[in-house]
Amino acid sequence: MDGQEISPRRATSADVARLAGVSRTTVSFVLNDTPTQSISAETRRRVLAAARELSYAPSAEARALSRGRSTSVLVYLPPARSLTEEIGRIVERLSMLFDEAGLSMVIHAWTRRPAAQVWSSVTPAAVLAWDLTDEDAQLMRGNGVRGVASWTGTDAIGRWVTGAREQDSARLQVGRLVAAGHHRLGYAVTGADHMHGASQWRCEVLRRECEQRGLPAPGVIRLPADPSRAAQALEQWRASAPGVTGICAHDSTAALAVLAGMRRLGWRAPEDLAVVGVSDSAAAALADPPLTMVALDPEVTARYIVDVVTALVAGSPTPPAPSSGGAILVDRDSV
Amino acid sequence: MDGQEISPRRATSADVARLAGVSRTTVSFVLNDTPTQSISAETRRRVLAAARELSYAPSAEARALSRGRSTSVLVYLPPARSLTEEIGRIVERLSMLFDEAGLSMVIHAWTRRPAAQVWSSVTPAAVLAWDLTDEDAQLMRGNGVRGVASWTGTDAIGRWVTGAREQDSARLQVGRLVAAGHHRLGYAVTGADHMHGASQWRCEVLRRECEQRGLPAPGVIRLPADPSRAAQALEQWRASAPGVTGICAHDSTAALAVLAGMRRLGWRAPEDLAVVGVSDSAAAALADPPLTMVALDPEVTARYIVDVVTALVAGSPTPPAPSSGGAILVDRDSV
DNA sequence: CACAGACACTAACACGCGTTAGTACACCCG
DNA sequence: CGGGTGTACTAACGCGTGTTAGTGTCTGTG
Repeated sequence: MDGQEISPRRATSADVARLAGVSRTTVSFVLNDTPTQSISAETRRRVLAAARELSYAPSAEARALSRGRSTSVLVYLPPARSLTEEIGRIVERLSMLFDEAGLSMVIHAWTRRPAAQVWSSVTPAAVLAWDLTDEDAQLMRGNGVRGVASWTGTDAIGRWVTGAREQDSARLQVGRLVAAGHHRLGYAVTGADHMHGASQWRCEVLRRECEQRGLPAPGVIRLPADPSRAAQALEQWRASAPGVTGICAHDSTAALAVLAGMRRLGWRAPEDLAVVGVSDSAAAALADPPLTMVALDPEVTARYIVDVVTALVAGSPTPPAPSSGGAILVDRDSV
Repeated sequence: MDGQEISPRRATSADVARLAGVSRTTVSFVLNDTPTQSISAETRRRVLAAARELSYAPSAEARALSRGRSTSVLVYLPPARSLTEEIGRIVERLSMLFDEAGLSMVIHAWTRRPAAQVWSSVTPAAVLAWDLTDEDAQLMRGNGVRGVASWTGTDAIGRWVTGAREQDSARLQVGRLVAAGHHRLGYAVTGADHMHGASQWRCEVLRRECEQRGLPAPGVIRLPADPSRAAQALEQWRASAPGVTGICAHDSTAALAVLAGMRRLGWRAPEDLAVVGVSDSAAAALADPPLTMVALDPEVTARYIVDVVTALVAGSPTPPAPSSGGAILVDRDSV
């Protein structure tokens, strides 16, 4: 299949019209079911037959051009470190929901600098980013991008994600640990994410949750994703924060790092230190001990994001945020 | 930032022309550096200034329409189960490389049925899929899609992936196990992937690799991604295939499942059973014991894919496949 | 029989761009 | 002064759609 034969240029609506013996306008009316126009049954049949015969599909570009607005949504992929299994599932769900909404999802890796370059060469109807400065957002809006939203921003989606969604996770994490008798908590993150975007928010929300329950603010433990170095970091931290018995891990990897470090030190979970992570994964279920995790429903998140974006594109008011963040506690053995 | 003000419709090349006091044609010549046309320094300056002033960006749709070919590449996401950390990195790299090649990557989840629907509503220049039947491929080509390639197909990319790339992994996996004194091997997969696409190929390539070294063909172990059920499967399999001491795991999750099952049975790695996985991940490094893995370089893969696709789109002959699959053995403690 | 109105269809424009053919002007050579 | 050669620019077309305004025919009504 290497020598792909030169494809006869794809069929256009004019080809369909010619084959069906009608005008191009009629073809358009039939295929779009234009309600203001009536078409005889016979003509409709002929047009549909011709379209099928030529396996005609309208050109997305021409359609976008004609209707005046693009149908593509540019989604900036979060930085590699944050590309978790959960995000993968959200992305997958997004692609299907956007498709149902008649939008196509263009994905691009987030590169700090030439961001403007990308969104301007794709001319999307909306942009969904992980992290976005207000200047960037303003610039995009000024250039015809109707919907601009970000995960950690101050727009509708950002507020919900960093609000209800994070709050749900924090409540479940802290609640589970407290129920097991842990009153001094810590917050674990891996790598360079420390104090960046999502991590920053999570930490803040956890602090508030603890405060509300009359617990001391959780200290931050930054762990390398390597067993022996994780052990080292864990030991150092233990010395500086005695009495902490429960850990809220930022994600699956952070939870695994805590477990790996503990193993090296001869500590046992949950006896010596209890762990609850966020964003469930296959690896978490297979850990030793199997990790108790807060699972975030990709469906709820994807649904809300698509609803907001389509509303922005259509110019209608943004829908109310779901009251729940779609978080569920998956109880296993690490607490 | 909710009340997004109505954006003044985005600037067109006509706006730039008006502001610069020249014709639209001249604007196009300046901005595209058309080599057949000479432009006075003064005019060029004025046009560039006007473009900058209006922060003009050409419409991707109009450009594609005018130049006759689309610039979007439709990438079908592999089914959720195969969405590994490694694939994530490849996707990330793809987006950057395609961008450099002037193509934009549209991502869509692979849904068995309405596949045709998607690629026809996006009208991409090329389609890259995980798995693709020859009929689907033929249909797309007949409809103006110039490049059609798939991961497990019989096209250039497919041959390389299922050839050199899989072969490299198999050689490293088997080689490492043999070096440690293991001569009877098994192949572990999780979930429903059993005997589908990539897994099927991997198994076949492993069989050939073993044959070449005079070893018996590896038996297949299918594991659930759950510790106790994995243990059960492992025990049953052990009874039916005694003497096997080395396991080639399909991916990170399969390797973790083997480890989890062994732990439940009180077996130790690598003493009772040695494990080598493919597609390294953070979780593999944090496992107990840390997993020896074959890491596949996303750069090599992404680079070749982009080279092939751009060649197909341009109509030039496809470049030769890289001799190496970009696989490296990451030695840890599970062998 | 004339006229209104529904019906079925089409001509023609707009969308924003790339590009070909062509125009106006200045210059040099015979 | 006529004709050629550049140089710097523009008018106009085509890409494939969606859509508005219009045209012709058939039917029913006063």
